[in-house]
Amino acid sequence: MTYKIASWNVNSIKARLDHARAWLESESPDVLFLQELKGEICPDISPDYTLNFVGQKAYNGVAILTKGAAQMVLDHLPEDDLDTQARYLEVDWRGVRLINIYLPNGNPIDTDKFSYKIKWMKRLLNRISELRAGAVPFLIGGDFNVIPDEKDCYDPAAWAGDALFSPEARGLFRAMIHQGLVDAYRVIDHQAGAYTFWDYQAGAWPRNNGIRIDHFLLSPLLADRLVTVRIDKTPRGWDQPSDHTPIIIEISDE
DNA sequence: ATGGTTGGAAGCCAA
Repeated sequence: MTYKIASWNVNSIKARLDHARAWLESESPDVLFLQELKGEICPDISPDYTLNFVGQKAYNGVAILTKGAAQMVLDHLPEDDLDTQARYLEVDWRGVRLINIYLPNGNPIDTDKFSYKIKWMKRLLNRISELRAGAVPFLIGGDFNVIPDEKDCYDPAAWAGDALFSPEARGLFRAMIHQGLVDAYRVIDHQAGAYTFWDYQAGAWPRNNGIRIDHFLLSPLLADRLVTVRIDKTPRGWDQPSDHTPIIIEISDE
């Protein structure tokens, strides 16, 4: 038996409610992470799932849908009590710590948005360090807003100077790997040209001008249990789609 | 292509 765990930035759950429901119906994952809810409340998406979420007006917002109960652990990233952006959710589910993130975009690079991104990533690293010191297997999934490598974007030169491809953000992503976490997609599939996001503008989708910024990072115990990983490009081709598409992993249930 | 598109808000901002 395996657990199927998916992540999808829906760019407004209100605008994408039908898509979310249709995709849940067809894929029936055990867990679904959603990002960019863009509202204070999250509508009831499916009676088959337990819903945990943290939201705010207009921006951000993350949800974790689970088959069966999940226990809320944290609804914000520790260290900054003044940070009110809804970007982090941590729950326990069937012996696994599930962490859903919507990591700050950070553009433009010469503003406080970028420094906020970098500080947020350092706080996440500290949280990873705490979790690594513990015994609970954990995974971090979501929209990282980081292009890890040149092969994760269609044209590296076009992304030079962008916060998603900045040396600082890529370095901090590597620091997570150095803490022992495994980029699930790179374990199974080493091909270039596999993306999770295509801009709405300039025909990025039909030209496949995408980037891989939605990830699952697995703690060592979970990395050993990884069975498959794939990106489902189908929903990006639907009418009035999100600019992101789901990434799905399967892990053995022990 | 110093453009282009989308969503939520409110008469622009974030992505």
